[in-house]
Amino acid sequence: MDALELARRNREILRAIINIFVDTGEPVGSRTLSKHTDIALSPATIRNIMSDLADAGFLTKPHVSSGRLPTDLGYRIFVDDLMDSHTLTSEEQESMRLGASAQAAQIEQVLAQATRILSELTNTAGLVLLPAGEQLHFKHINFVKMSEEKTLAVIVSMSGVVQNRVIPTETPMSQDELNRISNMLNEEFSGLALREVREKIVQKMAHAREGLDTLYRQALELSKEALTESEEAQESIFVEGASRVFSQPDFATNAEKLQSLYRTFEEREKLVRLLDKCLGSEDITILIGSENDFEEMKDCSVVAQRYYMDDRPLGSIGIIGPKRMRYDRAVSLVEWTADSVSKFLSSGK
Amino acid sequence: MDALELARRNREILRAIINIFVDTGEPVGSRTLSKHTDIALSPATIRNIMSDLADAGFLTKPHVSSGRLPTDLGYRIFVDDLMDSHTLTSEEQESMRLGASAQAAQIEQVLAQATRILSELTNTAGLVLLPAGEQLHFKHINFVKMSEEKTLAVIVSMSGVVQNRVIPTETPMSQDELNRISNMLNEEFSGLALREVREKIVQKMAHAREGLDTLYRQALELSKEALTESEEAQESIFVEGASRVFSQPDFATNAEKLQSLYRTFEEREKLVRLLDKCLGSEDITILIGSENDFEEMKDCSVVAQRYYMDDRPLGSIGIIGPKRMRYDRAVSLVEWTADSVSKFLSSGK
DNA sequence: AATTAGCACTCCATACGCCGGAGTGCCACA
DNA sequence: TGTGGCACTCCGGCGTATGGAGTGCTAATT
Repeated sequence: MDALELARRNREILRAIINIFVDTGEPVGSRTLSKHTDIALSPATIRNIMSDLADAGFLTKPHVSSGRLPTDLGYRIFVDDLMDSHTLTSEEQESMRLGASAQAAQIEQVLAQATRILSELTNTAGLVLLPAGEQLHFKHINFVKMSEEKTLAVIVSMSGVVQNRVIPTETPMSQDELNRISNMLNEEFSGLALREVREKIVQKMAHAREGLDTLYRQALELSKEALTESEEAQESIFVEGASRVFSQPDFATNAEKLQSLYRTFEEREKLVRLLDKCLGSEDITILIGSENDFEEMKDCSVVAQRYYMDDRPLGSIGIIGPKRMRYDRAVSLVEWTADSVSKFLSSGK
Repeated sequence: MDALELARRNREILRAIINIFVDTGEPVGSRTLSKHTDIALSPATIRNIMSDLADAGFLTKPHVSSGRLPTDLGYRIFVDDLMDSHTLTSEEQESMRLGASAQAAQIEQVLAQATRILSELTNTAGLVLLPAGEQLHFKHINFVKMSEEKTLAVIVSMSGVVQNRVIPTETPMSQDELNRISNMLNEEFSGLALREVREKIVQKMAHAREGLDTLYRQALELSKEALTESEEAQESIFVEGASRVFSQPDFATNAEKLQSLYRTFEEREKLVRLLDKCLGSEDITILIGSENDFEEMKDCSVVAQRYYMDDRPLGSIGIIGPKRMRYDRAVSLVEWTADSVSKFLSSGK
């Protein structure tokens, strides 16, 4: 038998083992494999092959006399080379019909809804990273006088995201003056990226130290403050259905691991970092087990994808589930969701 | 021995049992009680008294030959009559110093911070119900034209809460018109409760069907839409440190109960209802075990208290923890927190 | 040379029985 | 009315036995 055929057979067996393991959660033995698949080989032969696959680092066993299960590397090979692409049923596609009820929904609500549906369909935790600082484009700013020392700035971006922050003010201004400042800024900066707006403001302040309208100077000062990224504001992420992960049999038994998993989901900071990583790539991102750098999530996998508004990437949407998951379905559903969201947000609709 | 003395002694024993049980989590036996307390009675006598207390419904035992632990009713008596009031250490008081760093913080941030600290100090889940519809007073409204069919309304309340919603518009208006509408409304309704504003608008629309400035009519129409409570917007609650509850030994063992508890914390809707109930009472509210009406939370207790801005109740803040908790500390800390928040929000600062 | 049957061995999971400890309830006695 | 004594119950930990699933290796077979 030639080497090519041999390789094909080995891959077939690896694929079968992973499929069965994902299905049952039990380590797969050679007998099971020869019975429940159409591989026409005796258990003994299969054992030899499994041994080879284990040597190559694709399989392990929990203890010496038990069946095999995939390593992270095994899953990786599977996802990259062995996996059939899953086609969604029309009901699945249908259920992702976004914002049909509330046509004039806000972007956050649309994203939250998409994430909730994604979580339901995959039975994992759904996540979405909201557009933050760098992705946002200036639409409208508005200042409200809260007291002599406090001014509230409300910034609306083109995508419909509303941010607000309080600015301490040393020279008090009337609401009327604030309104005029708002108007000024709105005319001048409409459509620019927030970062650009900030840069322009700093530029102007440096250039013309003197000889400027006082009001204009104050406008610049205020808006610089308003546009300065506050560090905490970064944590713009929604999580839906985290309990679905906790109730997976892979975790529900191990109280130890559960604990740290809750905390991770509660802090959210690491989740942000994971989704942030996915923002960097155009393709769908799959992180299997220890491929994400967080020890407490080494039994979880992440599948996430960017979403767009008019070809501009805004954020990413995806899932976190147990490592033992239906990757084919997950990939299809995440792609479909990101697609649906992007279409909804883009001008076509 | 007279009946009074007898009653006193029984109460003393009930108190001791609860204190020990809260401490150890183990059912308390008669020997433990006669040894580790200054009650000068033999175990046999104590057994008789315990039996009486059990008959009265204050104690139970998990199985026939085990020590006793308090029922919900037992805890209730304890909280109402037997509990010493706990005095906070000065460090505890100190740690609730709010917004020291960011003087110009937003109300949400202050509440979130207070809740986080409360959660840390009590080692339970901290909750805060944010000011919603009925509690809010009109400060400022602003309309932003998002597209021909969509207008974004941003409403700022006196307390600094910012709400925004998207309104579908049939007759398109320019941003300039929208600005004029904003100005109109801001002058006319400043300081009124949102509910009052809504009522006045409806009134005006009914009164003067004809003969009004078109712009003014549109203003009324828009703002009516903007002020109409959207049902989902109710879910204004922050939860901090829910994982602390899950890791309590009372739950960590029982995977069954944990599941439904996660889900409850994730849905939040029931938590809102609990805190909402606390809004109705001026005093601190304590709900022990099944006293809250949710089956899945029958092993949890709620301690919550209203907070105020200038003597006007805005929302409530509190904790959810295991039924077996230090109620004296919880009460003191929740009261102290609600107080601190109220002081911070009120004009005195 | 590749495949297969057979066999010894390993390890897990479950069940079973045993036993000590903690605690109760009750009775008789002070 | 309070207390000591005693029989009884139940939990939980521990060691042992046992069957089942699965492996690895060797020798036989194709």
